[in-house]
Amino acid sequence: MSAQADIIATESPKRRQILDAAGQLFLKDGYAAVSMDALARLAGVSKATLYAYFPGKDALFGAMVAERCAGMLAQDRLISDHDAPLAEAMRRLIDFWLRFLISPDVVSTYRTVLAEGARFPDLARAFFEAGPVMGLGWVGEWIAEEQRRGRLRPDFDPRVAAPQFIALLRGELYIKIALGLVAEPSEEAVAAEVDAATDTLLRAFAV
Amino acid sequence: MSAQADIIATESPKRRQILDAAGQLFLKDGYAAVSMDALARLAGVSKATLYAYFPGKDALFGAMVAERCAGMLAQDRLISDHDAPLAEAMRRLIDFWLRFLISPDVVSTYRTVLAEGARFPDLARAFFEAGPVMGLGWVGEWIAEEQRRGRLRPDFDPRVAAPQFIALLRGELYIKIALGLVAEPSEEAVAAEVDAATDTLLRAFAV
DNA sequence: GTCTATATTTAGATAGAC
DNA sequence: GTCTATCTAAATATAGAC
Repeated sequence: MSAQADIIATESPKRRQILDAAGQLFLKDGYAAVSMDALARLAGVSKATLYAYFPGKDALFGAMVAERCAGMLAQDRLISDHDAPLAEAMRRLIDFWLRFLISPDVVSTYRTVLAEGARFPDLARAFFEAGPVMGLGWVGEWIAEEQRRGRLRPDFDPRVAAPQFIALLRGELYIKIALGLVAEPSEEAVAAEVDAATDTLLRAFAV
Repeated sequence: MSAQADIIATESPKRRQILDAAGQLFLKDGYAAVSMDALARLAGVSKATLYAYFPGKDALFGAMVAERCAGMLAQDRLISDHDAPLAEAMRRLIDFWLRFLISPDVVSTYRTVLAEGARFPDLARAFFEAGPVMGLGWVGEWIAEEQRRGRLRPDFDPRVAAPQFIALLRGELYIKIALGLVAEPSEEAVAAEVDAATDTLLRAFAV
């Protein structure tokens, strides 16, 4: 991971352009469907320059995804809101995570890693650690804190409940968005999903 | 859909071989990474024969996925078990759906459709109708029946709860499998996931 | 209907000038 | 470091013999 960080830290304008182009194209069309020509064109550099920065297509794809993973790790704007009433605090937590999960960048990254995970196992692992594991840890901490405050039932393991919190968000709306059937969901649809999930979680986990 | 059914119904040995090969390769490697040469080789036919049955790669891919969708529709071994005690009946329902969702074929199909959904929108729509919509309908009926029997709370809409039932199964285990980090989960892991989901659902929805 | 052999395009990757 | 021009391999698709 430190090696990846080093790679990411090594910045230069051309490198930035290339990685941005890679993000746009790979996340939209998938790995195999994107040509190095198209990447060079969108990045505004020649193919030779592209190969000067990255040994090949694999490495460029890997660097792009690694950067997205690091970006997720940096998303530490953790909802650690415990002052509002439980229902409201939980609603905010759910709202934050649903909007995060359905944001175009996150959906695209998830879709791409899922599609190429079999051929890039290291990448799938890195994504898993930087995304789900990290997010579930945060939610688990939030739950544990609420248990300590006596607002959530004490008789369950936060590490079991956290995945359920997040999983509940992957309902019909999420699948539609992931499949590309819905480009941008209406505010009402998102709010309805948040409300439904919050209600169910409160009934299942509140004291 | 009737047109698709006709296409699928038109059977012949070579056609079967080709579709089987397409299933194996496309679901494993994705659309773009599979060559018509590889397909012809695995199917045991020449490339010309392949093009005699399908106008091109797109059509072959579409036919393969359409067939999988039809297969999901045929999976009507619906759990309509309401005689056992509620906890046990629900456990069986959850168990059936989790094992279905993490079965290799279903995971591969989901992954592939997700990856290519942007470039094959009709396909994504067909998958959505044949898979999620159909499954959620069945679960919704099960819930409604339990409400009528007075074993589940009457104060929620089955169409809202059904996606939550299924969503709860998409926890950490599911993501690991989808990403290819776990090939075959242990029986204990599956059972633990089923138990956890059942407990939560009972607390949230049982009277 | 099915095959072998091939046409044509495009992919990833590089050589050499500046 | 960066570009233009090019190499080589592999892709989709097809022609023509049987």
